[in-house]
Amino acid sequence: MGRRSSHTPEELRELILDASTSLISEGGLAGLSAREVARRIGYSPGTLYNVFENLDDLVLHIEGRIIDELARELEGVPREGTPKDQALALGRAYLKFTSEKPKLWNLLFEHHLPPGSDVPQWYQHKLDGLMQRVEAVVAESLPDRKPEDVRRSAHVLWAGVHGISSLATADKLSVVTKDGAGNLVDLLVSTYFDGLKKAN
Amino acid sequence: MGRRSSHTPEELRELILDASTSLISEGGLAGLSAREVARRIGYSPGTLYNVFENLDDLVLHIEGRIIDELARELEGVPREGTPKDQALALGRAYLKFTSEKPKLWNLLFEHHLPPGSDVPQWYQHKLDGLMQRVEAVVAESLPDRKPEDVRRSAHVLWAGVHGISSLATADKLSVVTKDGAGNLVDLLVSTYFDGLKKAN
DNA sequence: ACCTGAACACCGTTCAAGT
DNA sequence: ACCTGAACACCGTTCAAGT
Repeated sequence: MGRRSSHTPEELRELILDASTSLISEGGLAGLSAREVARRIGYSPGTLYNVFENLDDLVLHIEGRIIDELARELEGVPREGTPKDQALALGRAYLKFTSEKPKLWNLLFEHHLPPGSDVPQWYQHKLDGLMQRVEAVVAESLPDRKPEDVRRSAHVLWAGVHGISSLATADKLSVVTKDGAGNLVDLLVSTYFDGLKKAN
Repeated sequence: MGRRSSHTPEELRELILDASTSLISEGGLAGLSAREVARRIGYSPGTLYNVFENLDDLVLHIEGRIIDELARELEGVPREGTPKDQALALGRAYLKFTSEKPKLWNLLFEHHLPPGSDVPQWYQHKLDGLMQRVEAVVAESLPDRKPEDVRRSAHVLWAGVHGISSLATADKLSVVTKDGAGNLVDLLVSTYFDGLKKAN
C-alpha cells in the first residue's frame, strides 16, 4: 500500500516512544510488544523498523528519556544546607521518582542488551551526569579526601539508595515494606555520613 | 502416544529444573523457554504442565533453589570476630555468590509475578531465613537498641550490598566497575558500622 | 496414568511489493 | 520515499486422543 505519511518522521518517532512507554508503565518490559505498539499507533509492525533498529534500540531510547526525567528531578533539589542534608534530599528525590514510576525505572534493570554489545556513549553520558550530582555533595562534605575516595563513597551511597528502592519495588522481595523505604534511605544516608566523619 | 515413563515423577521434576537452570545461567530469564526445556529433556512441551502449573511456577521453584544455595553459603561464614567483621564477611560472601552466578541471582529481580498474585509462603520463609543471619549480627553489635532499629539497620545493610551487587552485575549501569564492587561493599559495611557506633 | 502433538493465539523481524 | 503485510521462525498453554 504505502499510505502517504500523515506524520512527520519526528512525530512518528514520538508516537512510537509514547505508546511504548505507556505499555511499559502498565506491564513492564514484558508488556511491550512491537506488534501492539504498531496496533496502537495505527501503523504496521514493519514501520517500527524504519525508525528504530529493533526493540532493543527502541527500549534504550525510552531508558534515555527516563534517565533525563530523573536528572531533571535531581536538578530540582536545592543546593542548600549541609552536604548531609543535601544527600538526604537527593536520596528522597530518587526514591520518590522510582516509587512513582516503578515499572519505568525498573526498565533500566529488566532490560539487558544482547551479550557482547555495549551501551551507546550518549547513554553512558546520561548516567555519568546523574552520578556527578552525588559526587559533588560528597566532595563538599570531605574537602580534604582523595578524589577517588570521594567517588567511592558517592558510588556506595548511590548503590545503597538504589538497593533500597530496588527491594521496595520488587513485588517479591518484600524484606523492605513499601512505605518503609523512605525511613531506610534516611537511615542509610545519615548513618553513612556519620561514619565518614568519624573515620578521620 | 503416551510413552511409558522412563523417569519417576521426582526425576522428571529434577530434569526440568536442571535444564531450566542451565538455560537461565546462559541467557537469563529471556533464555528460558518451555519448548526448549522440553526439547532438551526429550519430552513434549505439554509434559512440563503436568509437573508445574506454568512457567512462573517453574521459575519460582528455581528461585527457591538459588535462595537455598545462597543461604548455605552464608551459613558457612564463621560466627567469629567482631560483629563488624562478621558483617564484612557476610557482605563479601553475598557478593561472591552473586558475581559467580549473576544470571541466576538476577532471576529473582528479572522475574515478576503477574500483578495481584503474591509469592507463596515457602518462598517468603526462605527469604526471611536469609535476613535473620544479618539481623543477628547487627543485634550483637547493638545490644541495647530497640529490635526494630536493629531490623532497620539489617535491612539497610542488606539492601546496600544488594544495590552494589546489582549495579556491578547490570551490564549497563557500569557506574560500579565489576572488580571494584568488593571494595564498595567493604566501604559500605565498615562506614555504616562506624556511623552506628558514633550515633549513640 | 502419563504423555503426546496438534491447535490456538500470540511473538520479533525481514523484505518484496505496492503507492 | 514510505509503508504494508505476508512470511518465517519462533513463543506459552491447553486438551482431546493415544497407549
